[in-house]
Amino acid sequence: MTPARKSAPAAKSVKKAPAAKKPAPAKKVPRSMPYEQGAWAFAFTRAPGERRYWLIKSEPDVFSFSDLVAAPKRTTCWDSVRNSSARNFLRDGMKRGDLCFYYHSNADPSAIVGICEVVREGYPDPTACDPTHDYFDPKSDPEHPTWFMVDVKAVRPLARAVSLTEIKAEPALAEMALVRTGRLSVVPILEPEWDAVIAMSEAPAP
DNA sequence: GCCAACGTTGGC
DNA sequence: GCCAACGTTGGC
Repeated sequence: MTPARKSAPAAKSVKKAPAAKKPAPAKKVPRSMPYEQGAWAFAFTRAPGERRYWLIKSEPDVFSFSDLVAAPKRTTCWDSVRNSSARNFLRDGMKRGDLCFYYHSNADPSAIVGICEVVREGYPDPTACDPTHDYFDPKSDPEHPTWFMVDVKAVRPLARAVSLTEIKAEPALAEMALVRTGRLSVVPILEPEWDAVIAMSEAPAP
């Protein structure tokens, strides 16, 4: 399947610090600095065998979590992302077996609604090379693709949706990338943040 | 390399 | 529909 878009275009070594350590707050880094050394560096490192966590956004009117559950093999390619930071996460950060929160943006309410799993790692997004596609990028060279995607498979819905309002009200989630950098369509999630959201979803709604 | 103009996301 | 918070573009 190829929905018009999953999320609108700008729409995803060895670490010494423990995995649970908070990243430094996002700050301006020189344009010349490779992204692996920038504010999102932590998202590209992992201990051997470590599972990492992510959040991917989709407008439910375009492609909802229910649509993913209903898709063949409960799986879809996460195409049409046209933001370079999100692309870096898709191309280099996400690994098979990583888990993602599925977030409904531009929704009522906007909320994390489900869990999916990365089942195929970053590969070129063919929609960028399709002149008939809404997110065709004439500057993307098929021999050296600019845009990448992963495949994700639905795991399960959350016991209940956890809204952005709730997330913003939870002190343990104050540093979540979703809150800090609101517009990115693919962002990393720290394990304590993951656990906190799961716990919220299993507790009564506020 | 600076930065003003412009485009986009997405909450509200 | 408004607009804050970005990212990108291109003139200089």
